[in-house]
Amino acid sequence: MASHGGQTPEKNKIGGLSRIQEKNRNLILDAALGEFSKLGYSGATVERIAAEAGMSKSNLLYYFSSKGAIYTAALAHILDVWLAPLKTLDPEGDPAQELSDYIRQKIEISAENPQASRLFANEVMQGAPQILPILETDLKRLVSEKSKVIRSWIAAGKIREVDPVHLIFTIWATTQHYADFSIQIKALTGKDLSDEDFKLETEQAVISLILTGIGLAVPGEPVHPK
Amino acid sequence: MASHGGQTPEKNKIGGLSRIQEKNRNLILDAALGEFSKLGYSGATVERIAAEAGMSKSNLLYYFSSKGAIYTAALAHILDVWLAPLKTLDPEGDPAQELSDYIRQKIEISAENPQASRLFANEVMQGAPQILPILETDLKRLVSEKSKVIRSWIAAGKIREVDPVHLIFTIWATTQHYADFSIQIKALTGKDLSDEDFKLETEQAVISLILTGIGLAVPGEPVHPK
DNA sequence: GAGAGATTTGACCAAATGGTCAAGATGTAA
DNA sequence: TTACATCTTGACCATTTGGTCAAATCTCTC
Repeated sequence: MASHGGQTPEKNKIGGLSRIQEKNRNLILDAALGEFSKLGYSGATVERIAAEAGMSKSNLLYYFSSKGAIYTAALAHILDVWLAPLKTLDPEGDPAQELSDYIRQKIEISAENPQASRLFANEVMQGAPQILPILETDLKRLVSEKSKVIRSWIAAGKIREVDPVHLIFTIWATTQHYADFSIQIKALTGKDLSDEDFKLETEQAVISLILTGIGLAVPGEPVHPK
Repeated sequence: MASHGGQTPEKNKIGGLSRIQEKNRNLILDAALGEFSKLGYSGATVERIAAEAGMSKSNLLYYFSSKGAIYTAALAHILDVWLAPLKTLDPEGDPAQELSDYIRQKIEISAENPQASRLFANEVMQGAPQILPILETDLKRLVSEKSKVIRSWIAAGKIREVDPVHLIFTIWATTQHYADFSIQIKALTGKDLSDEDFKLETEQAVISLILTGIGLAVPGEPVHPK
């Protein structure tokens, strides 16, 4: 079926791809992430993505059959990274620690991959034409599962009685906001998550607000301000 | 300069516009809001906007000189509505009441104008090419002012010591999230803000989390769950 | 109801863009 | 080195799309 660079196949391969294919696919996906996140699906052009990836448009279309295929691949490429942190919420752990870690992770990842964040946001805002099935199955299952964890903490009297799903939404909303709206953040504060100090300050503020919101004391903060 | 429907001007006018102009401009702006919010700036086409507004493309371009002009106008059209609620935060009022009202208002407006919410989000995510100046001046001033209000509540010992700006960001993030990511919300919960019950539940959840987060008791909820 | 300006539209155009194709360049197993 | 598959590209094409224009059609004032 697919041999490479000579007669007999079975060499120079990484998961069925030649070195050249591996390299170029990655170049393309990186470039695509940048362009799609900057301008949205329609705003991005195949030519610019190709240029950004350092190759001709024709060559890019040799690796991906269409613009849509690039988009789908770029989205799939980031999706795991994007949804993974929630999986680490450990029912056995200390709620304050677990949730702090989760929020910190989300902010950290948002800060490192603002483009991925925007690509994801864009996709969802347009009705998630590509990933709706994933949201309805994998993500839904994951959220169900983690809601149960949170509910167990409530039942154990470890945190205040809150709706787990809304809690998760709030965490997502807040962390995404700092990445997706970074221009607005910067216009208003002069800084954004790329500033290390501001990132830490943001983590602290969000963690403090949410932990307090669910009835937990925040380490290093007075319990009663009054 | 601009007279209409006859020789002498000075009649049939609303703010310098004839009835027909007034009507058509509104039709166009409504249609534009729908299209731009659905597909982003590049994804929307002048022809579809015109069709949606019930007129020919040529006629639309008689009212707005270019696609960009429509976009700018649509954005300006929603901006006031979008940023207005914050203005109502009253320093004299009760913090719990003021913030509850603000959050409720934001969610209400998001539920009623999800398109406007997405248009705004889209614009900001792409770097706010049109409205950055407004963010840097008007919005910045407004946020400064309201931060002062929040700080005065802190100084008076009425709420916990939190960073006012991060508090505002959190409220924006959360309320916008439910509108902009409604597809995801629906995929995970089966409902969205267009469902009246879910909207009330969301308002309650967000208000509860945030008020508690800043050290306020929420009306109708036990103070100590343990 | 006549005249003048306002409104509306279809025909048309140039640029941008996604995608095809055949030909040439390159890499690799033998 | 050779033979063959892979890789790369420029030329090319059809479609879409933002925008122009001149010719109608309408509306309003007098």
